[in-house]
Amino acid sequence: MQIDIDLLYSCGAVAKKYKKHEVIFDEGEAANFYYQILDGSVRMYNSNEEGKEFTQGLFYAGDSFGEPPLFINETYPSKAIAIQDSTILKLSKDKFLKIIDENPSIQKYFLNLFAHKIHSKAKTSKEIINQKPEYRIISFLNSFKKKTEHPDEKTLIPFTRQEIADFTGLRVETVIRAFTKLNQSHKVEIIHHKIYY
Amino acid sequence: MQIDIDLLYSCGAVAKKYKKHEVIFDEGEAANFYYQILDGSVRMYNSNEEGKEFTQGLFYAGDSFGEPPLFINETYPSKAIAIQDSTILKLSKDKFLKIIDENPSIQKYFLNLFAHKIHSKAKTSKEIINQKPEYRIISFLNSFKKKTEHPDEKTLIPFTRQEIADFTGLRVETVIRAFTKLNQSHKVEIIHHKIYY
DNA sequence: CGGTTCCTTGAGGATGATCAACGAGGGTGG
DNA sequence: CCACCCTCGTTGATCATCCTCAAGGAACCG
Repeated sequence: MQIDIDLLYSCGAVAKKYKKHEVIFDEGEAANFYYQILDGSVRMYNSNEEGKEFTQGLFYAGDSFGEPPLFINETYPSKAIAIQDSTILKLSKDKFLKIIDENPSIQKYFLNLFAHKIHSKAKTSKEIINQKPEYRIISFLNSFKKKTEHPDEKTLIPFTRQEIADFTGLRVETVIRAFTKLNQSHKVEIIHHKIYY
Repeated sequence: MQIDIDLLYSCGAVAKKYKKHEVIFDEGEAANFYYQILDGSVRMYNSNEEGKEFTQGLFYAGDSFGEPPLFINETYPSKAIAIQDSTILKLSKDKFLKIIDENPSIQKYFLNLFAHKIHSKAKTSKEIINQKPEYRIISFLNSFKKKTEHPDEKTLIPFTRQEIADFTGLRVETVIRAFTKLNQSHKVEIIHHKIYY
């Protein structure tokens, strides 16, 4: 689900193309637009001085992202970049809020979307505390699995170890060592360096 | 702001008293009620096998808590207990959702509330990654300060070191040692064991 | 004053981060 | 088809730091 694309266009939304790695908005910027992905994918993340990163979320075609600050006059808490060449609809904050105001069903949709986000962020912080790298990784894998079509059977995890490190706030080497352990204890399967879970 | 108390009563809400430390709901339970605090205070937190805790949020008179799961058919990601003897209004999920449905202004209120929650949780996870205990603590102090009346002047931090440890996912001793450092570098002031920031 | 609860300190150990080096795979252009 | 490059994966050694455990001190309250 999402806001109807024709409705967005009719309100003045513009499709903008972003190159791979192009910055969509940066941490600390004021929020002036509603973004909805037509095609491609987006990563929201933070990085600190030492180059350590933490991924707040990944978004794909059909998803919107960076909405909460639009409602509360806050700056973006994270940076957003295109992971690949992407096309993204941009709608000004005012128009977006007007759409929300006039469409109860859309308002309700965002209420549910936000409830999901809160729930998943609560789970994330909970897991981060569980220092053990293996726990963090498994819970990341679980949260990913929930979005896939076949959560029961073993699926290929389409992330590099570095990406998983950024998701979990760990270092690559730590992730690798954790995976060899998880492999040994048959919690995951590793075939030709590819991870199945 | 909150849902009008008379409206809640008229929809069948019941005020229930909780003793200090009494459990309001537990992690993994189904969400069946909307809770709004008339008097007292509530802590939402997770704990792991080794007794380590992580505080997801503190709530005071006038606040509601544990709403997101009501919208999305998920269980509670954390446990909620009364910090002190408290009186809390309970309204069944169905009635709550009906109120939301029928009152656009309340729906809007929750949209804003949720946006705030997402924003603050995003900031929290971002800080947790910054391993350094001092960073974590300072950012916790900042988030606390923002809620107080006089964010400019030094105020007494009304938490024990253990509580701050639970908020930040650290151990008491680590918190204590971090505070002595923060004191030495004049980031905080400690007088008679009391923390001012 | 006796009992809690909270705070503090020190020593030792565990573990993830860091640094450095190398291996493996995939794609590209000559 | 091969040489090259670039990204990703892997491993070992060392380091820094937070946790753990243990013990005691300080503040507060009845």
